[in-house]
Amino acid sequence: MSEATILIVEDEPAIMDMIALTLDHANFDTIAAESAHQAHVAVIDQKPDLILLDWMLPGGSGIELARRLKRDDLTADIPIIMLTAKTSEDNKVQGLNAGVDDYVTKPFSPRELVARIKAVIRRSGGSELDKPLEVFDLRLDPASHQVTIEDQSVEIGPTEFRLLKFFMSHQEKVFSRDNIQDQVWGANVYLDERTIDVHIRRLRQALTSTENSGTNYSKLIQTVRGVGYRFSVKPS
Amino acid sequence: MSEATILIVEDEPAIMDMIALTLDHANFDTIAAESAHQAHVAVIDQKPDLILLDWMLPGGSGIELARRLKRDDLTADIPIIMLTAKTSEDNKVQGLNAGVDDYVTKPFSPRELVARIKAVIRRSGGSELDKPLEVFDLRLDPASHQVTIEDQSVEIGPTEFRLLKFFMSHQEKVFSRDNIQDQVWGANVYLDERTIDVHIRRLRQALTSTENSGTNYSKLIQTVRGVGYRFSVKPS
DNA sequence: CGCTGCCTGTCATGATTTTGTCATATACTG
DNA sequence: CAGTATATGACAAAATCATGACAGGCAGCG
Repeated sequence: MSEATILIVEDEPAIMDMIALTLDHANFDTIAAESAHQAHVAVIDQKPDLILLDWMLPGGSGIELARRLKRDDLTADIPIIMLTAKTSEDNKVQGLNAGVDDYVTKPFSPRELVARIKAVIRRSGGSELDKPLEVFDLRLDPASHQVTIEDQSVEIGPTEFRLLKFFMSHQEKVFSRDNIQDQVWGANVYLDERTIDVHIRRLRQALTSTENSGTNYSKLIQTVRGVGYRFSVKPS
Repeated sequence: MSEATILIVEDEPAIMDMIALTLDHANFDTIAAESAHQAHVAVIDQKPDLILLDWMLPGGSGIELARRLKRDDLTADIPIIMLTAKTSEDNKVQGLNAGVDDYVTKPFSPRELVARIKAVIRRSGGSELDKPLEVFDLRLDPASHQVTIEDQSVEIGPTEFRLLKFFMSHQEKVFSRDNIQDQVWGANVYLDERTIDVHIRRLRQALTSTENSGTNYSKLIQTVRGVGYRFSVKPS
């Protein structure tokens, strides 16, 4: 299995090829994008684990893209490594403000690139993504792939697990069914809209099932009429 | 309300009909164009939200049109989906270079087409206009799609939500009923004028309903006799 | 292989909410 | 006080959602 999927955003074909080859050799999957726009599409479509972003994109939109991605909840936790020709401190400051995770200055050795990528992935992926999510006594642990309420294990299917995980890591925000579909099932999967409803129901059912004392956790999943669903701690 | 307006550029009547029917069924408005020229006119005239463009147009290529639209600032951010018979990678590369947003290769299922359209629209519309709006202790948060008064959630229907959002982002200004209709319901929707009154009432009711201390937020929505309504912080 | 049980996506149906319109009451203007 | 303009309550149609049932896919197992 590949280590991870890396999106490379680079307009210069020669450099692109070089990087792609390097990463390929290091057992990463790569996606290529030549412009900020293409990159944005690829991010949403394929959810790379990391983005290698050239600072100097035509139209100067590299930093713009980074900022946009970091501002959006759905893409904020994808680490970004900037490729830059300049060593100027100015750039670094600007970049860090945009939420970039690391820098590689050209020219760089393949070895350095791979090392930095691994480091960033270790840093972000290792700690963040597998951290257990908790809301009151509801607990979802990605590592053990288990959901518990008051330490009582909850029966839950794979899809409902992913759904709950998505909700718990994006609380207090509405999502349209289309959105949920993209995030939980993946893009280019075509589902009937009502199917989402059914899975919501199954999830609610699972959260209710445990004969727990008092609190009904299914209330955390609120339906927003005409829009979609929301996971919220506040009572509606 | 329709999801969005789609311009279909396709010279084959049979395919055109099929697509139009499909989109119609999915609650999109459609505009038809049989040639690149017609299409260009339609784009400027009616500002569609998305363009479905056939690769193979008689006498002039669809790709030419795509390139032209993407080059012009005024039309550059209208997403384009190409319809193509070939699966060849060549085309995709050429298309992406022209700034096309996605591809659908014939033959395609109606469901796939709709899904891709929605995906593209979602992607492009993702600009951050989602900052919460606040007036005193009245708060409207587009992200969570919630209205609160003193942190107490307010029961409010979808239309009243849109109405309030409109008012809160256009304070201290009178709007005629026609204006409000265009902004909240969308143009080319016919409503009885009195219907606006009813929704205003419902909104006021919602803002009053919470048994809150003192301030009555329904007073923010003021009637301007003979003209329309105004959202104003200043007491009238 | 064939059987069994679980997971999934889809459908049909009934419940609930939302919405546009009317008819009537009330408020404002000159 | 007459003449409009707006507010309000009621209502039926339409939109949207929850739910139960069901069939195909798939893995595990005898």
